[in-house]
Amino acid sequence: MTDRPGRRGDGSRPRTVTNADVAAVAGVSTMTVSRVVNGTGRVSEATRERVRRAIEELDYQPNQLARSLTQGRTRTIGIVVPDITNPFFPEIVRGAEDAAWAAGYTVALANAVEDQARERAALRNLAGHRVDGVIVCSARLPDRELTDLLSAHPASVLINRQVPGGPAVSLMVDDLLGAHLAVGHLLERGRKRLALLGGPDRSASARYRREGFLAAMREAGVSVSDALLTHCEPVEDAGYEAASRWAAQARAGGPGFDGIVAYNDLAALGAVRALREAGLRVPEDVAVVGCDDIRMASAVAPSLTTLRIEKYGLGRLAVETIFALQRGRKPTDKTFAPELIVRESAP
Amino acid sequence: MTDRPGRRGDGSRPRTVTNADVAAVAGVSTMTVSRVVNGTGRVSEATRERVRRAIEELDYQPNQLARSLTQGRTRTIGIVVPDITNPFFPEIVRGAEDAAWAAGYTVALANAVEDQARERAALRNLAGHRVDGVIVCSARLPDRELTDLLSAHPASVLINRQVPGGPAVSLMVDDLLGAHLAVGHLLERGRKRLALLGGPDRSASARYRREGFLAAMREAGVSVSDALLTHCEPVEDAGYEAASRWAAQARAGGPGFDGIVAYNDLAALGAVRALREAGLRVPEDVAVVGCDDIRMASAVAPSLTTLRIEKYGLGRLAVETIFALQRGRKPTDKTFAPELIVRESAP
DNA sequence: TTGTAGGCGTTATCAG
DNA sequence: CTGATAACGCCTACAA
Repeated sequence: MTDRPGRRGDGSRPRTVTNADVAAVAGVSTMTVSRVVNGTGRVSEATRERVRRAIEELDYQPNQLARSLTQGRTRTIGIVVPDITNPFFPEIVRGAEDAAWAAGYTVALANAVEDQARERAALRNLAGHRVDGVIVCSARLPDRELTDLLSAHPASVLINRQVPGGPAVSLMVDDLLGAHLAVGHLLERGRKRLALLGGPDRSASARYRREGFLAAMREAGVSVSDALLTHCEPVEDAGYEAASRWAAQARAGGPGFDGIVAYNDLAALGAVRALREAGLRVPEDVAVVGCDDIRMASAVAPSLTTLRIEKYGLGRLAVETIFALQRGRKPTDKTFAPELIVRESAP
Repeated sequence: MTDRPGRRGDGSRPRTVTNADVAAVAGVSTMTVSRVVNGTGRVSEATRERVRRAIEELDYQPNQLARSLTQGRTRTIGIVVPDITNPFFPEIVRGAEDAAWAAGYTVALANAVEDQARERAALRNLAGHRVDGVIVCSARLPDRELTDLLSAHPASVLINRQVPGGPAVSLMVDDLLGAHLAVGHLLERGRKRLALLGGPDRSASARYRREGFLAAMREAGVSVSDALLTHCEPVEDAGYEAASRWAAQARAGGPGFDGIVAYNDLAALGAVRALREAGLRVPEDVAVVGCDDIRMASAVAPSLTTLRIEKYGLGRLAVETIFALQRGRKPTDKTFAPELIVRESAP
């Protein structure tokens, strides 16, 4: 085979094959190449075949950048998560990616690392890349800023966050209901001294769940000890530390507890570990309820009673909502009911 | 304020603000805007300020597509993983993203969903987007195809896979050593009848670990029962099923076992659950060794003895290797030694 | 210090 | 059915 455009003898970056290279080899214009690649317009079977061969021979890859530039759309959807190492989010991403893939779209993932500055930068960056829409999971930015950032995007969906008057469609989990389910279950089983292992205050769902917890307790006429209300980061270690403190506190004559409602399954798992180390049995001495139903929840011992959230489905729906938005529809916000899954940690 | 380009009265997609809009408002040429945005060339303080105000007023976001098109680089690195819901990979992604972020780069994630067709499509797609480099984790495609696909990229790094003569730099984990460590530990503690819960055959590391397992057993002069060698998908359920079969087999008079070496921690956790349900105690009756040291490994009961792999560091190094490649260096392949972390499941 | 011309790779539009 | 031509938004190179 002889030299072709794109061939390089030095160690330099390969000149990428273009439209024009293919056109030259096939003996047609670039427009014809474009038509063949995109299946638009009418091209005779003969030339179509010539072009096809040229494409194959040169291993031509259309430049999506140029294509997006002229078409004004990227067929890419951005998705921002607070922390991809939190097992809650990969499931959402997976759902979104499957739906996007089916429609010929690509997903660009940005990890905000639980950091507002990076969340902001991610949103700006995605706007710079002209993604056709963004999905933001558990956004940590304040309403005002989020609204500004989102309005730079042609379509946006928020998961687990609502911004009144903002441009985004919200897909919510009913956290108040979730908290009621958890508290109700524990009280029903005779637990009375409940502790709340709440999430970080910057998380909207953490605030709702706390509110729901307090409301449910109030409605049941059960008092809550301030010493048994805490915030923690949504990670295993933080749950461990908080529960360790409670156990030590109880040993030192502080308020005892026989049930924990945790912000998420990671925190719940940490709490279980702490309790075990403190010599408390789960669920005999303390029952624990998590949230999210991550895969691990059913795999560990004791398996975790938790609130199931349809993570994969949320991801899919978020992408479908972006598509609806593109078609000019304005889907309404939706709220999903979590489902209490009773397992060993709080039977 | 009067009508500006970009203003829309209908409900149509907003015309995005361009270079030229800013130039018009600031009363300069587009070049001056470009210079201010990029901090290149000299611009008088006065005009710089005017341009800045115009940018702010219009909320101008440079179009990265156009920029990439002229500059010939995207400042984006692609990363392909077999399954983002496997907790091994988010840590790598996180490491890669942190390193990329620090250098002003963006990461584009593609999930191959353990599917060769999608891995192929992802690689092609990233090439179409002209990413400056790709990182492929645990590639499942055959050597030949992988080589072709990777050579379409200006720089590429493979994690956990080596392709002789291919264009990519490989970052390897010493799976043979890992298998030896696991087997050695179990034998040392008096376990003799070891089972191998191997990974899928399309995974290179699964093949190495299997090989290492067999070699270590041979070297120790311990025989291996074929009935105690199996493959499974790298997920919890598959580990559960395989171990259940072994337990049933043993009860029915088949070969007994007192140790399991698992392909990864997920499979190991599944095995532990199966053993427990079959009435076998871990570690008293059967010791279990996992691999990866995912976060859960230390959080569950019994905590998992496993081989630690520096996931985050691998991700970081992969990105740094891409950068080195860009600078024209040719870094050599590197191999990392896994570290045996002894915990409760195989003390 | 600032501006003009040209091109990056592709597609829309309009002629032939 | 096919091809010229003009964008898309930005930047490199060269002038002024």
